Amino acid sequence: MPTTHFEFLPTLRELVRTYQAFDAFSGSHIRTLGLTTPQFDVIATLGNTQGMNCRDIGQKTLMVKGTLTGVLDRLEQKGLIIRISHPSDGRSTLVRLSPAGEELFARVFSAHLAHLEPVFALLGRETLEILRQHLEQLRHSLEKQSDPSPDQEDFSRERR
Amino acid sequence: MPTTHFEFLPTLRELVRTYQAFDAFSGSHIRTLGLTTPQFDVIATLGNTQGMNCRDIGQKTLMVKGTLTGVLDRLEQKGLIIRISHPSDGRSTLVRLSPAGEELFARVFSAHLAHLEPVFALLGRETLEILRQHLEQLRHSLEKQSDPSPDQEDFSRERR
DNA sequence: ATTGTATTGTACGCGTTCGTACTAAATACG
DNA sequence: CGTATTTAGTACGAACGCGTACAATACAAT
Repeated sequence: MPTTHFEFLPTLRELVRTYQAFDAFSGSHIRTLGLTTPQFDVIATLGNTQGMNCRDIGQKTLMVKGTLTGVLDRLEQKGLIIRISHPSDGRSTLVRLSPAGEELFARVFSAHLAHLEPVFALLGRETLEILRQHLEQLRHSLEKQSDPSPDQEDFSRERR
Repeated sequence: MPTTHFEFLPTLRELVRTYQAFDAFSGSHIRTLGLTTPQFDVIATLGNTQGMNCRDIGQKTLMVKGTLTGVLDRLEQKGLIIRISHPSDGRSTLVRLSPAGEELFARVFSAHLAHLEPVFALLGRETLEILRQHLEQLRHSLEKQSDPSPDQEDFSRERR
């Protein structure tokens, strides 16, 4: 037996550290705007739309539905979103930004992207593209060997 | 103004998705062993050592000390670790594996790495190294533009 | 020695995250 | 039509994760 040396560990560790560094960097800026990261993600997803149901929001924000319920509760409590019962499907709830939510989106969304932009600009367009491809390769390798989720969130045949 | 098009967004999104895919893959395996991911990280960190204080554990596992207290509480309750008052520093607590913790570590640690290994092996050694370098580059760019944390967790002059 | 400051760990609150179980509505199927 | 399965969303408990505040100890500087 060739005693594998687990040479992937530095890369794995770097993936975790980089993700956390991004989360801290992005999150601390978002917090100054009075939101949490998941709350911002929902606002950003609903911006410039006529609203969507929880399933679609979860797909976009990578949140499971159980998590989403709580996040939407707090956003509703802040008056930033509205929940309407779906006209044609009695199971669905249509979620959309309230006027206050629209105002917040307009004020905050591009400001946050502008805050992130210089960090990524340092890498250069080509490096970013190579990085994206390698990450995608790793993700596909992970998904290939995963048992499919019991309930939802099967992104293997996702379209976008 | 050249209207930046935020070309980094696909890479950013891929970073988040890949991290989550890894977390799901790794976490579901760890859960079958009766542990959570942070609990496994602590066990793995303490394995083959004579114990260390919370500060060092937090540094290794990338956990904030407030989080670590709760994780250690649950590991102590399971009888997997022991907290001893530090002999030379009255502020510190020395944390080490109990015999049951040692036994669990021996049984579980390499098994989990073996579970991860084939996923990363698909990428090949060179790709993994390039990926690690690009992630590190991004992380450094993020840390350069971060305000240093008020309390702890300043890894900018970290030694290991 | 006293004063001030930094470090270590805990306590606490809020928000998130996940798994599981549950209700209600829609759809498939016989 | 009537039943079975699927789908959408919620409810709930346990465990993070982070910021803040705090008590206890160590250390530095005069």
